[in-house]
Order: sequence, then C-alpha cells, then structure tokens
Amino acid sequence: MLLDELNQEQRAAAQQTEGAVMIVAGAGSGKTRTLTYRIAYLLEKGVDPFNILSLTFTNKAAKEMKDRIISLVGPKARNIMMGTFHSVFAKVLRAEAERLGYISTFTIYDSDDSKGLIKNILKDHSLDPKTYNPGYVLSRISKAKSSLISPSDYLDNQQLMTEDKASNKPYIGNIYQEYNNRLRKAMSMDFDDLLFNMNILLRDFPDLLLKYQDKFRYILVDEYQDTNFSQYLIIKKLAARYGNICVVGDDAQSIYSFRGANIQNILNFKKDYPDCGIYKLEQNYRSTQTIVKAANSVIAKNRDQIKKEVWTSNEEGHKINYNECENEKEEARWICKEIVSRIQTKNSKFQDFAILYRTNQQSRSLEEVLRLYNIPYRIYSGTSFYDRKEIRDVLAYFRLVVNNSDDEAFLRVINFPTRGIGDTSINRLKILADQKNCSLFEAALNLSYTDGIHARTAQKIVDFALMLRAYTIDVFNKNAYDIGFEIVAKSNIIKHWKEDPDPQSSDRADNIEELLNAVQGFVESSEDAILDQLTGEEISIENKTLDVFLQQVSLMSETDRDDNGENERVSLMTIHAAKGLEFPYVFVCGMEENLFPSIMTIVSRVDLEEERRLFYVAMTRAQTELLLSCANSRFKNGQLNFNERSRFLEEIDQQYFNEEIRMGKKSANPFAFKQNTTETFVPKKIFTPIVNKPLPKPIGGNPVSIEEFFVGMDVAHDKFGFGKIIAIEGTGDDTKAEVNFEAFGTKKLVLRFAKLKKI
DNA sequence: AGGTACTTATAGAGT
DNA sequence: ATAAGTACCT
Repeated sequence: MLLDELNQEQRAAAQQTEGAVMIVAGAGSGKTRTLTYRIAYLLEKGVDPFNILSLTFTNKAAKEMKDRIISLVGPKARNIMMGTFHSVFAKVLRAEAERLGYISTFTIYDSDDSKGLIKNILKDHSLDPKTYNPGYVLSRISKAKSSLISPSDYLDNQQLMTEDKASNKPYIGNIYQEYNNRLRKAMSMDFDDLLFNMNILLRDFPDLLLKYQDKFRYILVDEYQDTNFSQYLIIKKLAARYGNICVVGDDAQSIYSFRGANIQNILNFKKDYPDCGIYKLEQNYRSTQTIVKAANSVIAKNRDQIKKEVWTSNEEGHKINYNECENEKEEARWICKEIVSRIQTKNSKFQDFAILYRTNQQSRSLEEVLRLYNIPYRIYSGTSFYDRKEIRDVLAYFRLVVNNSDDEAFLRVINFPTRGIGDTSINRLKILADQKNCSLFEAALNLSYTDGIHARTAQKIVDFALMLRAYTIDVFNKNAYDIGFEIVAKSNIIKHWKEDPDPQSSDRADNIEELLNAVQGFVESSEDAILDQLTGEEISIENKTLDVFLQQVSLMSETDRDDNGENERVSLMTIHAAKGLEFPYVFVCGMEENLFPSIMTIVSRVDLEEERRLFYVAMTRAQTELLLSCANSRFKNGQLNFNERSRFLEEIDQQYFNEEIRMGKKSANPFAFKQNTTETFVPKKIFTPIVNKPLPKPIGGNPVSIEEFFVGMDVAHDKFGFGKIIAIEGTGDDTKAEVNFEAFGTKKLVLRFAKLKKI
C-alpha cells in the first residue's frame, strides 16, 4: 500500500484529502515526502491530475517532486500544475492576458530591469538618485504591491506618505504610479505584478474565479510560512469553493520577511479554517541527535513560535566542529582541508559537502582557495548565469522581438553592439515616442526624415527596427532555437565579443553559446507536461517558441539550473538558497557579529529572531556533521573589518561542542580570544599541518626561476595547493623537487613543468 | 559617437 | 574589490 512508506503522523496527514489541512513540519521531518505521497494518494483515489495545484518554493523542488510522483503512480502525474507561485500564475496570466489589457507575450521584469526603469523615471523627473536610491524605492514599491496596495492606495495611505516624508522622499508614491504606468505601456510585469494581477483577475472576473476554483480543486502549498499577503489571498480565493487546501510549513524556518512574507499566515491558518486538521511532524529523520538538539537549543531563544518538540532516534553523532580563523583566507583553507581529509578517510564524495554563508560576497575568497586545492565546486547563488551582461543583452534582443513594446529592452540593445546611434538620437526618439504615445520600437520603425534626426543615423535606427521586425513576424512560426540562433547571428553580438581583445570577452562569447544550448535544450526537452495544464492542448516542438522560453527563464533561479551531469561538486550557497536541502557535511562560515547576525538586524528583536531562524535553517541542513567557522578579520568592500564571533555560537548549548572548543564568556576585545585559534580547535588531521605558523600568507604566490628553489621553501601548486619542498635533485631543466603538499601528500615534480610558486 | 580615465557608492537574503 | 556613472579626449 502506497502510504505504508510513511510514519503514523505523516500518513494521517496524507490521508485527510478533503477539507483544510495544516501540516506543521519540523526540519528534516519528511515534509516533502509527506506531500509527495499525499499527491500520489490523491491520484490513486481517482482525483484528476488536472484538478491539482501544488505550489513549491523553487521550480527545481517542483520538478523533483513531480518526477517522484510519476515514479509512484505513473505518467498521468505529469499533468499536475506544479511550480512556484510566480511561474504557475504567470502561466495563468499568459492565458488570460487580454482580460487585463495585456498581450499574452508580456515581458517579466526582474529586479534589475525594475531598477533600470526606476532610474529612467528619476532622470526624466530630475529626482536625485542618491535620495531616491532605486533599490530602496523598488523595495517600497514591492512591499506595497505584495500587500495589494495600488499606486492610488499608496498615495491615499497616510502612514506610507508620512513615512516617506519623514525619510525625505515624499515622491515615492508618484514614482510608483509612473513606474506602473510605464510597465503597462511596455506590456511588462514585475515579479510582484504576477501575483497582484492574479488577484485582480480573481477579483474582477467572476467567471474566471469560478473557472480556476473549479480547475484547482485540490490545492497544496509548501513552505507556507514564507507566503506574503498577495499569495495568501490568491490561495484563499481559489480554495473558497471546494475548501481542499493543504499547507505545509515550519514557523521556525520563516526567513523571507524581507520579501514581504508574513509569518502570521501560518500562525493564523486555524482562524481562517476553523475545522482544519492539524498535523505535527516532529520526528527528524535527517540529522544526528547532536545536530537536532543543538539546533533546538538555539531556536528556543525565540519568543514567537508554535510550540513543538523536534526529536530524532538517529545516533548521537559527532560533536559540532568549530574553528576560529585569522581571516577569510585561512577560514577557506581550513574548510578545504576538512573536506579533503573526509574525502580521503571516510570515502565521502564532493557532493556530500555544502559551504553555507550569509552573504554572496563571501563566496569569492572560498572560490579562490577551492580552486587552489583543486576541489570541484558549484556556486548556487549570487550572480547567476542569467544576470551576466552578455546574457541579459541577448535576452533583451529576444524580449524585444517577442514584445515590441518593451522599451527597457529596446534601450539596452539599440546601440549594442555599437551601430552609430548615440545619446542625442536616442533622446530625440524618446520625445517622438512620447508625442505619438507609442513604443520606442514603433517610433523607430516609422521614423521619417522630418523627425529631426540626422538622416544617416535615422537610417540606422530604421534598419535596426526592420531587422527585428522580421523576426517578430516569424517568432510564433518557428521554434525558439531556430529564431534565437538567427537573432544572435544577425545582431553581431557574438562577433562583437569574439573580436574584442580583452581575455574575458571570449568567455562572454562562450556564455552566449551556452545560452543557445539552453534554448536548444528547452526546445528538445519533453520532461514537462505532454499536455498544456491550462488548455489541455498537446505540447509539441512547434509550441516551444521563444516567448515561452523567455517566460520560463525569467522565473528561473540559479538553483533551478541544470548541472550538466557534473554533480560531483561541493555546493556553495547562501543559507537562504539552502532552504529545503540537506547534506551529510555542512560548513557554516562567517559566524561573526555584524555579518551573521547581519548588522542590519541586530537592533530589532523581530529581525534578530528571523536571523536566528536563519541560523536554525543552516544548522538543520546537516545530516552527519556540522562545522562552524569565523574569521577575526575579513575584507568587505575593499576594507579590512574586525568582528567578534557571532552571538549565535554562544547560544548553542555548549555540551554539543568538544570540551576544548566551548565558548568562554564573550570578550569585549576582538583580539582577546585570538591565541587559542587553529592549533587547539582543529581536530586531528591526517595531513601534516602547517597551521602552527602565523598566517596569513598571500594566496597564489609568485613564480620564480628554477635556480631559486630550495629545500624548506613554501610553495603553491595550481592543482595540489600549498606545500613545502623536502628535497631537490637533478640540475637545469631536469631539476626535480619532492614537495610535501598539505592536502595531497608528497609528490615529485619536474620544476620546469610544475609551475610552482613561491609563497 | 565612442572610448578611456577617473570617481563614487556599495549596505541582505531572491521569485 | 567591483561595478556603474561621469568627465574628458579623440
């Protein structure tokens, strides 16, 4: 029987298929498993997959869950609507776009596009971008949108207006209004619009409300603690007819309030659905007792929480490991050594390790040292592939072809690669478009020589528009790859990078080719539904058009990207990105005050509690071993900073550390706890440690000629990392050195080829 | 118009 | 450290 795979509480939660259900699931308690079996069970009971809506936190999670369900109950599961809030409702909006006066190929703006639009508005209204920092303005707008506050609501809202006046930015409401006007004119939506407009659709079109209530008779929401008001209301409306709503979450893992997530949604579920079944999953199957208990001891410090007792019957396991380092380089080296030692002694694989951090910047020093140790890794957050300039440029061409009204895309590529169209002509064109109340693209297409633009430049503008117009006509008759390939070729963008002498430029050309590969992969893939989940239409290669690709890509995160089968790598990511994942060995680095907890959060209890939940999430990713580290000094924005170790370290019940690494009373002087660093805190190693020496040393070192090497010299090798020369033999080109590497033991190297560097 | 050199800001997490 | 923006030169 299908549900035999679940424990008693999980099974009970899966079996109550009708009505409202809340599953409060502690970390590692088999939440995804329960959801998966619950959906499989629904299908076994005869529920039509077209009637199931399952909302997950990442698209990757959706894909994995769907694959698992398919393996349990067969291919009919493909037709379940499963994905993130944003991707699912983008599909619905695409189908219903004309109700809202949008074209179905509307563009989705990401935060960079949104910031660019705000910058343009500031420029046009002569507002100071220092006062009206685009990032800040966008976050105000975003918070308003995710609370369903429209621009006119904003301008009428006394509290918001007072706040903006107090911060000396009285025009944010007006910027919001203009921002929305321009988005609409460009036939574009930002992330929050996908949810906002879905709400409008359900509010203003009763037939659609009924249609989707009827379609989505069974609704499941994962990570419910991280939903915002806008998402909450969509779900509430959709579920209002049949009442079959199942939410899963853990208030202790709510970490997205900055994005408007409202922890009250889960805390108040019982108020909305008084008859709901509540199930608590408290048995942790993931981690050792040490990890579970240590994490519990930390989260107990929070005041706001649903009471529950997470426990495990797993073995006690290792004590938590901790190392205090001089600086971020030494921290990275410590992590590398710990990884290598486990690889060699415990038969672990690189994919068993994750290095988690609070801020994306921290990945850079880790990266440098991982490369030195020749440890394969993958970064799952930070500047994603799709954020790179060259990729955004190509995507802007695609966007403009699919949606001619997309002015931001137009401005991005009108003169890139350069085609002799400068600021003067572009400003003139903007004025023309404004006068005619049309898009920049249309203005360009219909440019006449009486328009006041130099004839030669005007011709270039018209040529540009005509070139793209040809693709617009074709875009729905060809698959995404065929047309994408042509656009890239014709726009000269690859040629531009290939001819550029800068060494980084050939990488950019390669990236564009990789993007085209991704487009091809999209066209050829059949992993998704065979039938369109909304229309029931068959999906074939002809449906895989460029606009569909764009819509998919704009909602994809780095975590969702394919790893091309190369999965034997250490994972690097922020703690936020690690939510929902698990690894045998987890490093949490940068355990320092002002970094984690972040300096922005330490003034308010509510923010600090969220930060503490974040640490709880980090700890509970670990299955067998948890390793923490901090650095006494660290470069940030090119400046050296000194921080005390994080208060969170002392909040862990000290019995879960080895005796010798328990925290003493926190000292006021950041240097006072320095002497007991590496030697004492590092566990026994199989490699000869050189950590007793005062560090840091520059990483990388300098190349030297063969004669300069001597026995006892500290050297670095591209592959083997740091080592010390223990013997030299031979002369001239045949000179060989025996080097004892920290991580790879003794190697004999021919100096002429080894490219050893002095450190 | 387009490229180069200098200046300045950067605050955190990401659909 | 890095990117983006500005001033200035060709």
